[in-house]
Amino acid sequence: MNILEKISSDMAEFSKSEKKVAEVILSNPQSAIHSSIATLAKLSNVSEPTVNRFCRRLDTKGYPDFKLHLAQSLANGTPYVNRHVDEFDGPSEYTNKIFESTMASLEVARQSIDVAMVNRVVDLLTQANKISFFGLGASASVAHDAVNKFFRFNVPVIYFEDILMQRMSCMNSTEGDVVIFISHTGRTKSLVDVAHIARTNDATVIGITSADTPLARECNYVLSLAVPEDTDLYMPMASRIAQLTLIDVLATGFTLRRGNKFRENLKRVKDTLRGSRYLKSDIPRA
Amino acid sequence: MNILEKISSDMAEFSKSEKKVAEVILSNPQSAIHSSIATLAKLSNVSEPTVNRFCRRLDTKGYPDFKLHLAQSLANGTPYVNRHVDEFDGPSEYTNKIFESTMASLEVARQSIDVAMVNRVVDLLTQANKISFFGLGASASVAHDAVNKFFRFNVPVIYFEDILMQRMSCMNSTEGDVVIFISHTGRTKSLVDVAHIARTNDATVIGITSADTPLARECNYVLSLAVPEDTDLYMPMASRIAQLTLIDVLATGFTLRRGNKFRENLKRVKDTLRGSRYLKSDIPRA
DNA sequence: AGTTTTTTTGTTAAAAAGTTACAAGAAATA
DNA sequence: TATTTCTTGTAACTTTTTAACAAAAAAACT
Repeated sequence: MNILEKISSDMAEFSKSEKKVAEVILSNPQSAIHSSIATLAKLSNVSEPTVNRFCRRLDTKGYPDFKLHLAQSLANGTPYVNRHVDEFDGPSEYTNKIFESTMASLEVARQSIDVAMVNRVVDLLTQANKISFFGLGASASVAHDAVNKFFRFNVPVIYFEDILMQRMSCMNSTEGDVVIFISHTGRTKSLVDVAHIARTNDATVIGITSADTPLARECNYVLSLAVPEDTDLYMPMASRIAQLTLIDVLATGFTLRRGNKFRENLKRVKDTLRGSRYLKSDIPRA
Repeated sequence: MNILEKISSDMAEFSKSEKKVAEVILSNPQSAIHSSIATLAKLSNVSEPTVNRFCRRLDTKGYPDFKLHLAQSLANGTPYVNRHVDEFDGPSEYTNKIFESTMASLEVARQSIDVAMVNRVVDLLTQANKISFFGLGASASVAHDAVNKFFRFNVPVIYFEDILMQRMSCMNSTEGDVVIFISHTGRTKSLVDVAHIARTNDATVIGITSADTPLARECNYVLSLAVPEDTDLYMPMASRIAQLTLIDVLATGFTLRRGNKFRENLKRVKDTLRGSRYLKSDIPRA
């Protein structure tokens, strides 16, 4: 863990004097790494050995080692810290905060992914007769995106936004079909129902959702993503970005598994699209 | 510049003994940051002052300062480097690579954003009579997502996937309407046409696209995103993630601008959704 | 409340680490 | 070869950090 975060989270365990040191460091970590133990002690109004003890409490070998850790945390800088937007933020603050917290969530998500499960799901996808993607609300656009990707692979993909159509589609599913349900909460009633239908029809049911939820329990396979909950009022919905990235991963695994000939085909699809575009050399319109 | 790179690039300027030090450090930078100047000198078969001089030559204040720089370089190491997937990657490699390169693109995108323009666009959005989001292909799902977000704000939002419907919608647009076009390439012919129609109807035309493209030229305002091009065969389409995050930013700016009363309303919408969900306390289905 | 124990903190002194000054040695130039 | 310049190491010195101990404060117990 980042040592700055550790200082914050361990604050309760510090003694009175150690807290003083912690506060001075947190208030200006950048300057701390350029101070000697003596100046830092003076700034914090404590003795030098107290600073040293403070460092040891954070599982470092001593003051110099602590500075090293601190320097590394600062090098990684802000990105990994999940800062929340507040009412008084101006455009540049909220822009940066949202980008940063999105990156932070991606990092958390990355660490939580079960690679073996990714591999298994890719397996299932390559062997599927047809693949369906279903989601509701915010997750609908994720499903939409997934279809878009897999459509290029020239495999039968199905996608409906309408819950009734989803239902009907699942009723007609059979063994060999793969149905992927996307939901951050994993608690959307109607989606859970549809998943149940798919499963009773012997389709392979895969969930991209949080672990231990009603939806997860309906699935044969679960790709769970640990993402900080979107409790924020100013909802950046980072979970959705993590889901999209996970789908990128699945799509990539898919193409890799299919091998060379398949990738040539993929390139052809891309080239076809080119015809519908203005080339860079085209004369700009007035 | 990263100090490790600097060591490599300055190698020519070092003296014989300094080169010895450089090589020892490059061969195992991680261990170097935990060594004292004495051990490093011994390892390099030079005297301690030589190591010190080596540090100064790299524009650091001395050995401890050098270690700090080194530590930071090592911390920056892998995280945000854009690594590309290749044919021989296993699941854990491609999973990590895709997440990492997505984060890297977000960082690049963040730095490229024109905050003043964000602010202006938020202004326009808050004053719009109705807001439309249009995109095609991969960008359609981004537009889809945008609608989803803005719909919750209880403002009139329009979204069509069908190009003809988009066209008709733009023909009916008037002054006071805001139309947002999303396209990474900015070169999709039919979308550029639709944008042109919107503009001739006095709608405010905003583009989320790359700078200096046909689409950008049709827009009254352009929010450009510099994202490494998705030239990859194993297309992670990072541009799309950056677009989504930018839309999060716009939505956040929107709610912030609307003030307190509006945010309460937003909370109500969220609470309403709760009724369609299984609560955590519900008994799990078999 | 008063005493004992434990924990926290500071003082002093020692050790370790890093730096400066200078001189010896090597390399380059004339 | 002599002279100059540059490189390197030795030894002394300074700074920084750590260890040991004692005083003070807080907590626990009677």
